[in-house]
Amino acid sequence: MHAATPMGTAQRLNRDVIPFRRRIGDTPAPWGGMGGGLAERPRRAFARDDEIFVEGDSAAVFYKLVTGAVRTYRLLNDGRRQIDAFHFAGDAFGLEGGDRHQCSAAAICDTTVEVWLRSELRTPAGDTGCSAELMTAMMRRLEQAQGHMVLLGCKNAREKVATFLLGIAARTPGLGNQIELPMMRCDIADHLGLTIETVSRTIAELARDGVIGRPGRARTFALRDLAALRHLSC
Amino acid sequence: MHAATPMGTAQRLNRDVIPFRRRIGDTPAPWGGMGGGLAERPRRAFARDDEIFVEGDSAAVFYKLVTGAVRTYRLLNDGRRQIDAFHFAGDAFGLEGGDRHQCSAAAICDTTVEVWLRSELRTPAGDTGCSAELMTAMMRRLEQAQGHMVLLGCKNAREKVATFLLGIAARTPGLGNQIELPMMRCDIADHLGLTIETVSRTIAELARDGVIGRPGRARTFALRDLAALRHLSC
DNA sequence: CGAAGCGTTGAGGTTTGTCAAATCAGGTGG
DNA sequence: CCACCTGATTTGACAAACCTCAACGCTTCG
Repeated sequence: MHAATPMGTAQRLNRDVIPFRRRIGDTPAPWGGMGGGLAERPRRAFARDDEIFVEGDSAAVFYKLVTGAVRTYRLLNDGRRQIDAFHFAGDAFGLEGGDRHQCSAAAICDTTVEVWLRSELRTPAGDTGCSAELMTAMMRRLEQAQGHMVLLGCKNAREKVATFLLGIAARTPGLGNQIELPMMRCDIADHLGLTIETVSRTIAELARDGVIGRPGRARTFALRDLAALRHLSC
Repeated sequence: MHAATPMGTAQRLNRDVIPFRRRIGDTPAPWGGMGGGLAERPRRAFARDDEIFVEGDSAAVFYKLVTGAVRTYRLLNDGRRQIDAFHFAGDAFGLEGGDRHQCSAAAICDTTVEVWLRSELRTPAGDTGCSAELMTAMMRRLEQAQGHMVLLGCKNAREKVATFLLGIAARTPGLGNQIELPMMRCDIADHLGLTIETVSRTIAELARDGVIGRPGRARTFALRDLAALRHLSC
């Protein structure tokens, strides 16, 4: 990206823009007559690249990821995209303070989510406050957002990628120090404010330096030198 | 910034690092025996570059800006800085979900703040929830943070500066389309993920193109071509 | 007046982006 | 099972944006 010096120049994107919004279900169907049981939640399944919600949609429900992975992102008019976060099993996403979603969400791979009603989180004592869970979720997002602003504003490509890999390692299972990324290079690029080529080259560079290992597959990494990675991630 | 290819290289910063943390008052004194009057709040004054709080400080109180301007920011170990937001008269800042500040705050110029106790915002009904005010404040910050991530990750220098100027114009009084910035170039640079030189050059470029005017002082701008600015800011 | 701090400008270098092509992996059909 | 096709990833050559270093001008203040 970053090409528009004269005022209306096309920007190169890290991905092809999908011509139409692909939606699986517009509003999740209310699950008839369930007796408020806390254990059993309705679930929905999404295929890769399915949109779960888009900016401006009602935020009456939110989601808890059961299996798979999700990206949440915002778009500029010309298609440039900033992925603000990736979500993995156990993470809640789409929980908003207001009644509309501030960003869009899409499945990165085949994904199952649990559907929650935001109204269930409301504190029963009057309508003036909000639940502790909602507050905690907002806090976590804000903290994450602040960290990501530091990454985007201060770090170079090597530091960005190192930070990213450590972040993923901390949040996904993986055997030993091995991690398996569900997302493509263009998702990583749009998350880190880089291009796919720079992501690819930086990964190659880290591997060349022995900081990470690459056992075959493009999306599998072994974090070889954790100290170096931590140092890079500041 | 962006120089460290070998693993431990110095980074050039947009400012001199202040040798010691300058603090005016460590913990604001509890204002003795005030009868919970809502109209009269205790105030504190800060001089330029005074730190109001730092990352990790107790967040038992927060602030409402009366006059002046404040920056909130996070630092990396080597001194690189990301200013996540500027605050102006009327803005609340330092309001955290948790009990510790996630970032630091400093006065940009002579500044007066109103001191609020966060506990006053607690919803009376039990301790499980939180007040609507707190929630609203968190939401606003999150929304702002998301917008800023788009700026940092997707926009080029020209777009960043245009977005910045429009944002300031929308949030400060200013006569007509004229704005008066309280902050130095290095604050702007650390907010936009640029260097001071690039900020300076980009401003000069916008002025050369007639998009903005510069009536004398370095921190005064006339927003001449709002359409162009809006277009640039996407 | 001299010093210091802020802002601007210029020259040149580095990082990252762009474009293009090659390679690789996975899926499909024969 | 293999050939083929498609999409993802990697790599190379080159260009552009932005950064770095350095010098200079302006303003303020002692």
